[in-house]
Amino acid sequence: MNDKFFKLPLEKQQRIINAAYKVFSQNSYRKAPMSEIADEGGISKALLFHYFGNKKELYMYLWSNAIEMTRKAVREYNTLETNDFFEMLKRSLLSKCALMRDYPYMYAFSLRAYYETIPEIQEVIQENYSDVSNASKRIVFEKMDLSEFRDDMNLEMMYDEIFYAVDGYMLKKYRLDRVIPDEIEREFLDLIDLWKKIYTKKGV
Amino acid sequence: MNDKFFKLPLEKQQRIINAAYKVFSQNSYRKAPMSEIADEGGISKALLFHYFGNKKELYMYLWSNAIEMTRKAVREYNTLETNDFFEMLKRSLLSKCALMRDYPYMYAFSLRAYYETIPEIQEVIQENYSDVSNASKRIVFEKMDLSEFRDDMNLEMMYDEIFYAVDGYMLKKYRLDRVIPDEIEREFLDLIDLWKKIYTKKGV
DNA sequence: CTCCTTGTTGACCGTATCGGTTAATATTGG
DNA sequence: CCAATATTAACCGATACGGTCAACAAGGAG
Repeated sequence: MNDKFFKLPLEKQQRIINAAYKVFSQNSYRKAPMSEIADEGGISKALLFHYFGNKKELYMYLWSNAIEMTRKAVREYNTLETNDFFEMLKRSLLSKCALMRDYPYMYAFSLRAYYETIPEIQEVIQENYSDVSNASKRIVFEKMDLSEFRDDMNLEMMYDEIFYAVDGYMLKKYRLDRVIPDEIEREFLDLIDLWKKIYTKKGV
Repeated sequence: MNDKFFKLPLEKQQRIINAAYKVFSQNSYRKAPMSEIADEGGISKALLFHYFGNKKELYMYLWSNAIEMTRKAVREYNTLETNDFFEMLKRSLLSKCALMRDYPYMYAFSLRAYYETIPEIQEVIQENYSDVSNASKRIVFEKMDLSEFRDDMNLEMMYDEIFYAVDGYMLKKYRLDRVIPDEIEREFLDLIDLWKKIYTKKGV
């Protein structure tokens, strides 16, 4: 990877990266064409290769950038510095939206990357998705205050159900090509209110 | 399309069709290779063309078959012959699982087909997804008995949340390549119990 | 204006893949 | 053993792909 890329105006960097996230999120690694990324990013294919060397290097950069940005966003929103489950959820989803403003297709890219099967990519993505999501589930369960929930509730099932819904919601948004962070943020907040109402004792 | 296809043993027919559903659900129409379908279906590419003429014809057959099978399953499970929302939901999901036993990738295929953007396909798929899903939502709301729900509940939001979760759940199963109807059926029933508990007055 | 550096690209290359065809080979049934 | 049918390997032309390179544009320094 060529360091000159980072000397580009930030806006141009992001335009290129987002083009790559988009194309890699809509196609499998093997079938994602570099030429399409270049076109979508508004530069020539030759220049794209000039910056990133080859396809795999570009993919690796996208992956590590996704990791780094996600970690940063989670940290900035103090996601884990509360015991209230719904507050954690809220911060987590808001951080996701913030990220979406700069990189609309990063979430879809990560989701797809986790399940990429060809060995060339799997060696880049050491972690497997189940491990990551189970790990964060465990962390949340260690932290969270259990007293606010209804007594007859299977909390692990609640957790899974909520994240199924989040994924299903995002899937719809991506499919409709309606990745509008403000709208998504608003609807996330409404969903959290709903969940708070149905899953807790007080129901407020 | 060649009628000789239907004279094949049913098992072989299904193997070929499922191979096609699988490949078309994992790739966009344009990038789904006929050769891969043939390999996955255990026949030669030439024979595949012999039966279906060309790629578009195969796709059209898959689409109309999906429509027909879905309608049949919904009918067979008397999905709309009850006023109880959760009973309707249960029948709908059970019919989905029954279908999945014969055609594991049909659901994923339909979902993808609805959002296919290239005109060659859009003319085949007249209906657009939002129309279809809104139509079935309206039908359900006309039929269902509202008295069983908590009074403080926004029912439309509940409806959306539930179907987000169903889609998110299925997405995970497909991504993990764990399309096991028995398992999915079991977990669907558990989810329905959960929803009944949290969304209704009695909560049972 | 010239010269040099830097950024950028169109055109090109070899290869792989794709949709579709065909001539030939299996297989089946009488 | 033969004829009809089922099935395929091999092929074809077109295109798409990853990657390269020589040339061009732009901008500043002298």
